[in-house]
Amino acid sequence: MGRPPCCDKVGVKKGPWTPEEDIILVSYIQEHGPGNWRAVPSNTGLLRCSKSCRLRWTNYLRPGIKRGNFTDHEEKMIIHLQALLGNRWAAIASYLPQRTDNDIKNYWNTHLKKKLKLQTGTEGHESRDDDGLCSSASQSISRGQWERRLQTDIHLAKQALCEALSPEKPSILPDQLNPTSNIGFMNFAKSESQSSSTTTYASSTENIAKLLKGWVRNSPKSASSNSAVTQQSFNNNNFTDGGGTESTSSDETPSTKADNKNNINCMELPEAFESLFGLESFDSSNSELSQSMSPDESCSFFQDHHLPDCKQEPSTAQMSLLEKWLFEDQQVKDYNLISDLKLDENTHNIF
DNA sequence: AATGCATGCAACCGCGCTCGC
DNA sequence: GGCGAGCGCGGTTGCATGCAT
Repeated sequence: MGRPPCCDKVGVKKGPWTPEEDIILVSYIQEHGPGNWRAVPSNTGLLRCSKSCRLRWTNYLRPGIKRGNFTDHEEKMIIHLQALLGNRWAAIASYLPQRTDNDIKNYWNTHLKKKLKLQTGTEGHESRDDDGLCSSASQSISRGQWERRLQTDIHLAKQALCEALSPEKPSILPDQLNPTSNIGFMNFAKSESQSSSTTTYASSTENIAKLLKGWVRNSPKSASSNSAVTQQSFNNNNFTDGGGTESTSSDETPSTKADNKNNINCMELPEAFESLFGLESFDSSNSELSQSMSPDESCSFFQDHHLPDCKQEPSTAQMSLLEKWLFEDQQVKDYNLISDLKLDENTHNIF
């Protein structure tokens, strides 16, 4: 026989994660690093399957995730990367290291699909949505037209990337695209929350951070005692917040989904991961994270996020890909579609 | 104010690939 | 080489929330 049996399906808990479960999982990963997911439920006592633990970590708990609204540039990148790569969300996410594939997928399905539908009508992009890049047999547009559109898309994507990477553009936060910079998704969430819709993602993560902070400060016993306690502190802190008067973001209002879901308290921000991950601040860069991890850990950490080459310094790898893509464009002009596709194949090798 | 509908997100499910025995 | 478990990914679903009536 091969490996020991997977986690039992019997008695496996499903549904939303509780703050207590999050704490247990994060604490465990802090200690052991991500990976070996099969051992996580048994070692932590979590009544979750390994898959669920991995998903929770990669999509929600891991540091460096930027939550909240997608910027225009991210949006453009997603649109054009989707045009290039199809529904390979993990591959697309590798260009947006602060976003999870699930996040991007959700955003695509909920926002961009509709947006593109409105902009382009029901054909074109839409058929690509469902079938990916190459299965366009049923498309009404000719291949030539399609290629021309793709060229335009690529050009626009590169333009967007150029703008995004340009340091002179004050409107673009450097850490929105530069994985080497401070992640600062808390700050991002704050700034983003000023725009129209709320950022329940950010809210959730922030609050988990807060909860974790409380967890670290208090004994695990007290923190995990019961949900009534967390609810109590949640309420208390919301009152002290003055009903969201100066709460750092609009998403800290008690009405947000995640808050309700997780009953997470609103203790002050965010050194939770600081203590958990040994970081100076949770806004610290990925490199700091790497420092706090062993090389293997950080490698697996970034491997976990589908970066093309974990042997490289991950952020460097990311930037070099983008830069390469951009810089080549300056030499190879727009007509050179094939080289772009080749570059994509070479650099990603994801399929 | 109450109800129903639409939306968005977190999580689950199933499949395919990889790896260990 | 075959078998089975682990892992990763994409698709889908369930549910909470927001909005319109």
